[in-house]
Amino acid sequence: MCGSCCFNRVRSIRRLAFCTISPPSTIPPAIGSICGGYRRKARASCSSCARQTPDACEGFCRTHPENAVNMKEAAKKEVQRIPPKAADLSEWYTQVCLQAQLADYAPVRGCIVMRPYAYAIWELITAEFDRRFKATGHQNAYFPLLIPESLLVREAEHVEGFAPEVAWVTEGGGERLTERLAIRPTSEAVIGMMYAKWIQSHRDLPVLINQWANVVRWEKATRPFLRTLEFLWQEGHTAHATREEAAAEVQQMLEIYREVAEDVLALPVISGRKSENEKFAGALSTYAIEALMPDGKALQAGTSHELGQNFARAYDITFTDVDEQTKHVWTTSWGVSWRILGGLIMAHGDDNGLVLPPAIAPHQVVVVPIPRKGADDVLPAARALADELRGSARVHLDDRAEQTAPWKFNEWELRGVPVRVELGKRDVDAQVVTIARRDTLSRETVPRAEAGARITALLAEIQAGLLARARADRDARTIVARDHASFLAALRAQQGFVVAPWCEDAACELEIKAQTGAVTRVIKGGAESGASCAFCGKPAKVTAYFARSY
RNA sequence: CGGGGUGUAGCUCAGCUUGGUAGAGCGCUCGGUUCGGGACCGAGAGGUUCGCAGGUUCAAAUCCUGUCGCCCCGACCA
Repeated sequence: MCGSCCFNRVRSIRRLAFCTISPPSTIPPAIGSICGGYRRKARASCSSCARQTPDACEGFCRTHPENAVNMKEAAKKEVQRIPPKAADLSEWYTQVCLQAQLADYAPVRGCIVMRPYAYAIWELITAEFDRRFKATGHQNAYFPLLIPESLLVREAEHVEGFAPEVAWVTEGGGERLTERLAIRPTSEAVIGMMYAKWIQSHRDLPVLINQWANVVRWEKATRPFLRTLEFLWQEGHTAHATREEAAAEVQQMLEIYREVAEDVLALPVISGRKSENEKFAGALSTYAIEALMPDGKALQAGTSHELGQNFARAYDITFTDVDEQTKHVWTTSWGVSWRILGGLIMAHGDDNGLVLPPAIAPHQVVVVPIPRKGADDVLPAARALADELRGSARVHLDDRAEQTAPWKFNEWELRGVPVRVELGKRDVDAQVVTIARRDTLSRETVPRAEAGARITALLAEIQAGLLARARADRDARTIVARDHASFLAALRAQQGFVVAPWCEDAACELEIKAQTGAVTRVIKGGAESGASCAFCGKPAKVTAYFARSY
C-alpha cells in the first residue's frame, strides 16, 4: 500500500509489469528507473500481452513517488496487526484472541477452538473455582449432553426462555429418532429428573453437585469467548429442604464468584439481584456479578439462581420432611462460563496485546536469553536462572534459536506474560538481571542474587495493581443519577454504569432500553426513602445499576 | 432477523473496471551470518487454477445468473 494514498501501490506495480515487446506507452520510462528492490518473478506475465516480463522494478506508488514506500518496510509494519485498543475495541479484541493464540475460528460458524494457551489459563481459573466449590461441600458429577424433548419442556417458563436457541438432534445411527433430543443449553432438566430419582427423605438433602461441561446455545451473533454457539462452563445444581437454605446457597456461590473474579482475575465486579426482565428463565430470582468493559458495556460474568420450587414441581422432586409431610425441594443453580476469560482479556489488555494477572498466567515469568557471538555463558546462565525461579513461580525459558531476542519481547508482551527477565552478556558480566513488567511496561535492573525475591514481590504487586487499576477505572466510569435529565444523559453517554433510584417496573425498564439501549444490570438493595424513579418518576423501590451489555 | 463486508498460496492481500490461462509481502524449508525492541544474505518449496454450480466466449480469477460460507455492526442471550 502506498504510504501516502493507501491505495495505488499495487496498481502502480502492475502498471510497471510490462515486457519490452509491448512497452507501456502510458508509463514514463523514468518510473522504471526509480524502482529497485521489488522483484517480479521471472514467470510474471506482461499486463498487455502475457509474455514474460524481463524487467524488475520496485513497488513505488506512481502518484506519490516522493513518498515511495519500500514494500518490505510496509510489510514489516503489518506484523503488528492489532489496532490501538481505544480506537476499535472490537477489532482489538478479535486480533488479540487470534494473535495471542488464545482462540481460532472453527469450521462451524460461531464455534471456536480454545487453543492450548487459553486452555492453560482456563485450567488455572477452573482450579480456583473448583477448589472453592469443594471447600463448600460440593461434589463434581457429569450429566449427559442430550436431553429428550419431553423432559426439557416440563418447565414452561424455562422452555420458553431457551426455545429459540436450542439445537436438536433428530437422527442417530442413520435413523430418524422417534423423539428429538436437545443438546443441552443448560442442565436443569436432566439434573432435576435425576434428583427426583435420588431424593426421598430430608436425610438425602442437601444435594450439592457441580458439573464442568459444554453447552450449546444457537446464538445469532457470536464472538470468541464472549458469545459462542458452544461454550465451556460450570453449572452447580443444588437441592435443599428449605427456602432459606437455598437462598443462603445462592448468596454463598455468588460471593465465591465475586471473590474469584476480583482476587484471582483482578476483575472488579458489582454483584446483586437481576430485574424481572433479566432473570433466568424459570427462576424465582437471579443474582449476578457484572464487570464493566472499556467500551462502557457491562459483562455478566457469573449468575446464581434461586429456582424456588419451580423445577421441583416440574420434575417432581419431593422428599418426606421430618414432620412426615411430602414436600417439594428448593433448588438453586449457578454458573460461570469461559466468557469470563473474554472479560479478562478486555479488562486488562493494552495496545501491545494481552495482559494477564499472575494468578492465572500460564507463564508468570519468561526468561529470554540475549545471545551474543562469543558469549557462551549467557544461555547456561539463563537456564540456571530459570531453574532457580521455578521454585517459586511458573517459569518459561525461551531459548529458541530461530527467533531474535527483540522478537521474543514482542511476542511475550502480546501474550500477556506478567514478568519478563532479560539476560544478556551485559547482565551476566555485571551479575544482574533485567526485569520488565507487563502491566506498566517498565524495566528495572536488580542484582542476580536478589532476582527471585524481587520477582515474587513483583508478581504480587502486579496482581494487586491490575485490580486497583481496573477498579479505579470502573469507579471513574460509574455515575450516580437522580433525576430524569441526568439519568438519560448519563446513559446516552455510554461511559459505564449509571446508578439510579428505580421503580422496579418491568415496563419502565423496557422503555429505558428502547430509548437508550441500556438495561438494569443489577439491583443493589433498596432506594433512599422518598426517592423517585430516575426515569419515570414513580416512587423508587430500589437502587439499580444500568448499562448497555454484552 | 435486518444492514454492511468478504471469499485467490499457511497468513494479509493484489489482479477483475478494459477476458488471454497465477502474483507480492510475510510465513515455511535448506545453508550461512546474527540477536539489548519484531535481523540479514543466498537458494528453494508452495495454488488439485482463484468458495461452489451453471451460463456467455475461441478463451473466464476477471463478464452474467444462482448458491454457500465466513467476518463485522445493530434487535435477543452466559
